[in-house]
Amino acid sequence: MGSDDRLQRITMTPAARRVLEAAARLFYERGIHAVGVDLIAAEAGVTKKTLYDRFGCKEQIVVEYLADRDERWRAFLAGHLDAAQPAPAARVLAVFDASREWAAQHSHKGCSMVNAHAEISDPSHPAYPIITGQKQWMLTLFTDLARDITPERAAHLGRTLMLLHEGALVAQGLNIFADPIGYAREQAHALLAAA
Amino acid sequence: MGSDDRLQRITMTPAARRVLEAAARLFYERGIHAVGVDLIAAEAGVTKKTLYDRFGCKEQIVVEYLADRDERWRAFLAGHLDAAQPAPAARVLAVFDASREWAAQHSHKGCSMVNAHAEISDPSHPAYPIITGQKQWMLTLFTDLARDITPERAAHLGRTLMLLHEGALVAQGLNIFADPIGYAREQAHALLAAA
DNA sequence: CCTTCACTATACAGATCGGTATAATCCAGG
DNA sequence: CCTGGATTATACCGATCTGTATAGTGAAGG
Repeated sequence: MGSDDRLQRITMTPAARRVLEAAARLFYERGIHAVGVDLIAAEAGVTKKTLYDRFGCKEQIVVEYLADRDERWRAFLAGHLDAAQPAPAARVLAVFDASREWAAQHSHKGCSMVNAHAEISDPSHPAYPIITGQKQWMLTLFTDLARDITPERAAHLGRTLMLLHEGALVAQGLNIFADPIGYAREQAHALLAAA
Repeated sequence: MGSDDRLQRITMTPAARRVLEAAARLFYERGIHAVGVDLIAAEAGVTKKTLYDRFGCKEQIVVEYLADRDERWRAFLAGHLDAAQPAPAARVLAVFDASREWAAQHSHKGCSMVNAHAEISDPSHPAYPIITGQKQWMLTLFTDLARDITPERAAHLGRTLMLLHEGALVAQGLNIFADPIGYAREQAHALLAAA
């Protein structure tokens, strides 16, 4: 599960964990290019020497940041899906519920993958597959869930759910209107009831 | 029309136009913080002296970039709305058609406002109201169009259209599946037919 | 005891960042 | 003709960027 493990895998010492924690917060809050390694090291209470001993280069911190976030989100979502009612429609709604709770906890500025994509243009960047991988995975998830509802229109329903979900994340980040994810959930509910 | 005019208004000499053109391309393609003024000046075929004589500071270039893009998009959309059939549903679909054409022409990497928002966290940044202003304006537009279809549910329908539209822009930028804006258009069509 | 490893502290290198200074050139309008 | 604004060319400033070098501390484990 999770994204490609060959990308991550560095020695996660206590200091490295603090670095990743600080970097994640700063990258998400201020943007990747706007945050320097000196600031990350200072916020983590770690010297630059240690930072570079663990991560090698800034790019690797970015990769770890996104890979870790991806991993955490999938685990978080899996927990919600496991706890959901077995009915297919309920499982779809559980995805929106998970997103809503996740956003309230860690991401008031929209999707970290979408935001990172705005700064990482080069498809050969090692973090690129993490970003697109998560979105592909989400589309597959929605499509798989849709297959249990209207098998003959699973691809279509999956895509519609994906659009609603992504739109809600953007709307949440830009504060377009109140509780967009909750609203998207209701739209998904209506959509599933009609199908 | 357009966004707040007090924000823009610099002397648009030929060199300034070239600077703005180069900056727009580079900012959108590589991100705002990743692009330096030296590169912008070089790509525009202009000295840094000229660049600073026109714009004063980099932040102002960013503001002009977003304000100009916002203005162009609204004009582009207005053209499509004027050319559309007067039927309310047709006008909604014209918005999606405009977005689809716009994306094919200038924005294969998603919405420039959403991308800029990923890099500009500070709400006191002079470019901030341009970003949120365009999104608010789009929501109002969708809601106004929805009012001509189902007046009693205009707010709801407007929000749903907004989510579909934003989701499609993200999906288009991240290449989640083929022609997401065209797909969103069809979903909007089905939604309007049901209402 | 002694090696190993994570870590601190500090200083520095080379490049690039945003922004400025000085001086010269080109050209249109009065 | 001459002035003034737009522009070029070039050199520079201090700050910050990613990344490295050197030297030393503290603790766990064989």
